[in-house]
Amino acid sequence: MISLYDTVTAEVRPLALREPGKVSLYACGPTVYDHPHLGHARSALTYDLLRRYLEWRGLDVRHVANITDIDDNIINRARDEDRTEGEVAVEWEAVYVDAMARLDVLDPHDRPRATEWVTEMVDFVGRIMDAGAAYTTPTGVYLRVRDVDGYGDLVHRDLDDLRASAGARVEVDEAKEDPLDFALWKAAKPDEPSWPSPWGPGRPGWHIECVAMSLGILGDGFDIHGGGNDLVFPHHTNERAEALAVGRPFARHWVHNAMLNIEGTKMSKSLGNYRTVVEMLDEHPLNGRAFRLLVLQTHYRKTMEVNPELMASARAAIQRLDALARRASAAGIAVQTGAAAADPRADGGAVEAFRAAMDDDLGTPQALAVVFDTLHRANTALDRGSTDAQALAATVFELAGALGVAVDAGGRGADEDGAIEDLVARRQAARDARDWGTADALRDELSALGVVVEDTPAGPVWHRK
RNA sequence: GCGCCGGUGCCCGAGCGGACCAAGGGAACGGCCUGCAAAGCCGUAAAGCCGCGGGUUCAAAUCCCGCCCGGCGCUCCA
Repeated sequence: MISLYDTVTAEVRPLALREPGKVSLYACGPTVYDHPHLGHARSALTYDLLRRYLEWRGLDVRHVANITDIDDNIINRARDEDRTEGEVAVEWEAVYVDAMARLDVLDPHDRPRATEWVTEMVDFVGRIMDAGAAYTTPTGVYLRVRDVDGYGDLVHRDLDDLRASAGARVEVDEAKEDPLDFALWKAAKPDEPSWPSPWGPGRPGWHIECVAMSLGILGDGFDIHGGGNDLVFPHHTNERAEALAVGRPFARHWVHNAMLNIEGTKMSKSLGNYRTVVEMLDEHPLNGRAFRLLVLQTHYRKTMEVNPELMASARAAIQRLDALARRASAAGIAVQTGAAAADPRADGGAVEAFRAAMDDDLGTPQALAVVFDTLHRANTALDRGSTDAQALAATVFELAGALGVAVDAGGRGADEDGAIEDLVARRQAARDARDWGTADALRDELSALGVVVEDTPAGPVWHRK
């Protein structure tokens, strides 16, 4: 049985699916107007992991991740660069999608764009108006928060409490009936993109796109809604209120991942202390996998720290995985990662421990401990020439694959590989002739090319540093 | 101010009432293996006891109370 922490009930509880065997997952995607940073990557990785694990457990998952391609930030950026909002959004969406691919984040089944759902949003706002839970002002259409029962359930605060701190950071709009009321539809301002509506031209308000798209694609009472915990209020709280205002059951389960800190404080656009995903990825070929490992090493609900030292240690761990893959394949054991179906050769005890850890609110740190523990056992078995080696190594690859961590048995195929193979062969010939001087010189040559040679009982194997 | 989440070894990070397991990763040190390496294996480094002070209990890193410190949220930030 799979359990997950639910923000509404504030406890880890069994995942109660709308339909047995099927999971509908809506994860909040980015607003595309700039480079995605490491925090976006953590978030995407969290839901990619959830999706992969549910699938590994045999569930049929429908994963939706939106792209918000119209909002203040995009408008501002377009204005600054003297081009259209659409151009800005298209550019940054492409950067985002590409960066996620490099992180081995699986493409969601649907990646809806807000601007393609405006009709549905207008329709939704209309229904909220019909229900009497919204009103218009000169600046737009507002949801009357006190008409929504349990408005603050996600943040665990009641209306008075929320009101007391409303305006703590931003001044309130006098035209609203209540400071907590929020915009469903924003009346058009000059020079801003707008769409027609019964309340005049304007654009979508508080993430009404997420409601329209999640309910539109996944249907009422879909299973899981996820996002960064900075979205709990007001973003998700308002989204939820929009659905509740018209009596439509919303997400059954709310999952929120914690933030990512750099030097102890939240990495964010506004603080300017962020590092972009592309930058991190370009720094080292192993970084994509290393960052995923780093994310997995911290539980998703705990703030994680990132710095160069931690990236280096994660890379070292990835290299241990790859080293096992090289040893295994040199020993004639097939390396298959990311196998969807359980590998029949896998070690039962380890798989069971892994599953128990993951079933309990995605216990990736412990799950990873199982993987590395098994890796150690596999190496020992390999040293002893034990027949257990095959099962243990297969288990490591299978479980790493379930977490989306790719394992690389070595570099073959590229153009210059022929030359490398040649050097490796010449070195081996020199070794056979006990000409250590020549052998070492050749090894230095390879090293200069960024290639490491390892001598195994089955002959030399090499890989890139 | 209000709400939420944390404070565990050199670093990261599990554990959330009971077994000598305070996991796992990284770093360090010694040894084995190796022509030498790399990879791997074996072992070690006193975690003076898990932020501080009380309490509950036969038993607490794990529960309760207070305090200190850090992080996040309180209108458009994953």
